[in-house]
Formats: sequence, C-alpha cells, structure tokens
Amino acid sequence: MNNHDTHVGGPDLAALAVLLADGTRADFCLALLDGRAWTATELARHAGVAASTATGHLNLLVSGGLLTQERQGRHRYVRLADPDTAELIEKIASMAPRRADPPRSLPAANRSRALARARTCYDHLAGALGVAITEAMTDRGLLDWEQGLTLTSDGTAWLAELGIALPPAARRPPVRSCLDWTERRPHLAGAVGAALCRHAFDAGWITRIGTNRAVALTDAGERALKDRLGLAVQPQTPVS
Amino acid sequence: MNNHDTHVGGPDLAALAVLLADGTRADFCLALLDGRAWTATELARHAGVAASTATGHLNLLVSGGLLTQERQGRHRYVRLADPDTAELIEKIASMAPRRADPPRSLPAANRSRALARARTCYDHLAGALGVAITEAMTDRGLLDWEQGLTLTSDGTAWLAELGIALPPAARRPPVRSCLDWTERRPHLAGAVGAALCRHAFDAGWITRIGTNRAVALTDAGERALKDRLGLAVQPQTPVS
DNA sequence: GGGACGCTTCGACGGGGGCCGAAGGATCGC
DNA sequence: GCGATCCTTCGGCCCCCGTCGAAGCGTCCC
Repeated sequence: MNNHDTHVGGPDLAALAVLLADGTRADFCLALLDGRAWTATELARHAGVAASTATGHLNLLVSGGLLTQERQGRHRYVRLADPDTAELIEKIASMAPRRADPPRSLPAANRSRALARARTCYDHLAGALGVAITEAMTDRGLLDWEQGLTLTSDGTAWLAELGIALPPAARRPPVRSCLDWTERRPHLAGAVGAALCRHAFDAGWITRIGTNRAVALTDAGERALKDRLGLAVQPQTPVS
Repeated sequence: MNNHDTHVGGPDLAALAVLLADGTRADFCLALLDGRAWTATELARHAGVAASTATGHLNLLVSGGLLTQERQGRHRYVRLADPDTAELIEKIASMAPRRADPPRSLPAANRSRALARARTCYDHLAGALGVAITEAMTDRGLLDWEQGLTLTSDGTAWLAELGIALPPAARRPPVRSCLDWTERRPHLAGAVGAALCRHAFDAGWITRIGTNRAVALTDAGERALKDRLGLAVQPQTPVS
C-alpha cells in the first residue's frame, strides 16, 4: 500500500481520477457529455460491455459524485451531476491524447462525420457549427477575447433580442471557452452557451440525429444564423 | 479487455486519468503544484516510497506529457509541463474529496498550518494570504467578478504601478479564479496571478519556508500590502 | 397470468500494476 | 582514485480490478 505523507485534509486527487481512469467509465462520461440522461443498458451497449459490468461502473460513478441517477420503473437513468462535472470532463478530454482507433464501420464513420459537423457538448453547441457560431459572434463584436472570454454589451443586447436573459451571476461563469476536440478551436460554453443551445433547439434551428450527440442544422436554423449573425452554413438533412 | 465503441480519434480520457489515478503519482503532482522543479529523491521521500518506485512513476508522468524533466549531473529534475497542466490538476483537486488523514506529527501539523496561511499554488499565491489579496483587490475595484473574472482598467493601472506589465493576450487567460482548498474561496490565478506572485518574491514581500509550498509574509510585505491595498495582515516569522 | 425486459448480485477468472530490495551505472566531492 | 549520492534496471511478490455469464428480482405490457 501507500504511505501518503500529505497535508491533513488535502484533496484526494487519485480518488477522483480513478473514476475516470477506466476506458469503459471514460466512455460513459464522454457519452453523457451530451447533457442527457442515459439508461444503464444504453451505456452498456455504447461501450460494448455486459449489463452487469455497466452496473458496477455506474455504482462507482454515482457514489463518487460524478453522476446522479434517477429510477423510473425498471429503468435507471444517469446523467452528469452538474455543469462543474461536465467542465471537469471537458478539461481532461481537451488535454487527453487522441485515440488511435481504426475506423470501424460505415455507419460509425458517418455518425462520426455528423458529430464533427455539429453536436452538443454537455449543454452547449460544439463541432464545426459551434465553432462557426462562436467565431461569427466574435466577428460581430458580441464576444471579446482580449482578456479571457467576456460577453460585450452588444452581446447582451443580441441575446435579449433572441429572448435570452443573462442569468444572474452565479458560480458558473456566463461565458466560458471550451476547446473543441474535432476543430481544435474554442467554442462557446458556460451559462450563455447553454442558453443559446437551448434556444436553438426550442426555435427549431437544430434537431437531434438519432440518440447520440450529433445534431443537424435545419433550414430554419440556416436562415436564422444568416439573419442574426451573417453566417452562411449549409443545412443538413437529418437522415442517418 | 475493452471494446471501445467510440468515435474515431476521440479523446482518450482514461489514458490521461490513469496517470493521476495512483496515490503516489497524485502526491507528486500536488507537490509539483508549487511550480518548482523537484528531484526524484525529494519526491520519493515526500510520498514515502522507494526511489525505484519513484523512477517508474516519473517515467509514466513524463512520457504522458504531464511533466517535463531536465537532467543535471546525477540529478533528475521534474516540473509540471505547463500552466495548462497545472490548471488541470487544480481543477481536479478542487473537485476531489478531501483526504481523511489523521494528523501525523507535530512538525507536519505546523507545516500544515503554515500552508493554510500562505502558500504557492503552482505559480500564484494561495492560502489565507492569497484569498485576502484577491478580496482586497476586488474591494478596490481592481478585479471584477460580474461576468467571469476580469481585470478592470484600475487593475491594469495598479499592476503598472508595481512595474508589472500585462502580458500580451496568449492562450492563457490573464486572470483566472482558482478555488482554494483550505479557504474554500477563490484566489487569483492566471498570468496576472503568476506575475503578482513573482513580484511578491522579487520585492521581498514573501519568502519560502523550508523546501515546501508554504511561504511567509515579511515585514516589507506587510507594509506593501497595507500601502498598496489597505490590507491589514500579520507578518509571519519564517521559522519552522 | 405470462412473457419480455431492465437491472442487480454473485462467483470465477485473468491480467495488469504498484511495491520493494538488490545490484549496477553515472556523477560529484574530496 | 574512492566513497557517497542519485538514479535506474530487474526480478519477484501480491493485491486489486475489470470482465463475463448465470441466476434472480422487479417492472411493464399484453
């Protein structure tokens, strides 16, 4: 065993890291980054392990505080515990090495391309679309990167036009930058990023593709982005 | 083994987390958060493991990109690879559960109290002193927490008075908040936090206690904080 | 009620990884 | 040169942990 000669009450780094140090549990967390609740079976199939194995992992993650669960009948729904946890996973993911995975199957490759185009990252938009929106907002002076990332007064007004009120100052920063792992450029996260993403769903700008994190830009979304941000992007037909 | 059904080239979360998922390696990283280079033997003694064990861990951490090393004669110096890595470790540490360690020895407890008063956290100031400075800067309008943490124009001027120039906008944010694990309140990090800490050492406001992360406020430092920030704190005699 | 489904518990298996001490190479100081 | 110091390699030990399938329990639906 280990002889931990650390300060009294110091943070137990390893206890938290162990939870993410297993490939299957990491897969779970990455999947849950879409911000939705998954059932145990869905996660098991996603990661390619037996249901009993998934149960064990979920017990660890829940008791470790990374996940919260909700029982509904015979289903066990789990989701990331809070935005802080999502940020933690995003941060680690952004610094982790890339997986050298052989392309598996055609549908997997397709889904992967869809993911690269547009997806949710916990509760905000990512992928090429997320990055494009973030850069368009920057070009229009809605975001300021001079000194960390901040929302300008123009940005606040722009959000208000959309009917998005700036959430009251909470522990969570209103705007935050999140490094995109396909684009390698930052996209908008934080409370505003989440609100914007929610609005995009509500207003029908984007729709989910299948049950995963990938989303498709609708015609309405394409028009809205052109009108609101002068952003020209191709809508995607939400097949596959 | 594991059947990872993830997207091609996705982040290998587990590969990074594994590095921090061992108590000894976590101890190393926490110790290296003081921003200085440690020798392999120092770290081994700090964590209470054999030198050969430390060698193995350091090999993993270095090849994993978390640490960089430098050989000088028979010494192997290691330090955290970059500020990004330090932020990663800070982030995990801030969310990790506290260690329920029985207080070991009197000197350890003393050092622990000294650590709680004032210490370095990677390259900036932490502990009660770090938090007090951060809050005094906020009170004086040098920092703004309204919308994330930002440096005000008054803050820029105040730094200039000290001879600290705002570093050019780089990937690293100028100001960042870092949750203090003893105070449970945020202190100033980021490039400005680092510059301020460096200035505090250079100007003789603070000195190291022993070889660890703890620092002591000098008489000169006490006067400077009173003059510059109207902050009343007790200097500490750097014994122990 | 009966069957399908989702989840959990249990036992068994296998492998990986952390630990140490001994021995040896490299470097420094005298 | 000679001992002391720092580090590394190697072998051996042992425990932990991830995996599965079988069996069982609860829930849902027909």
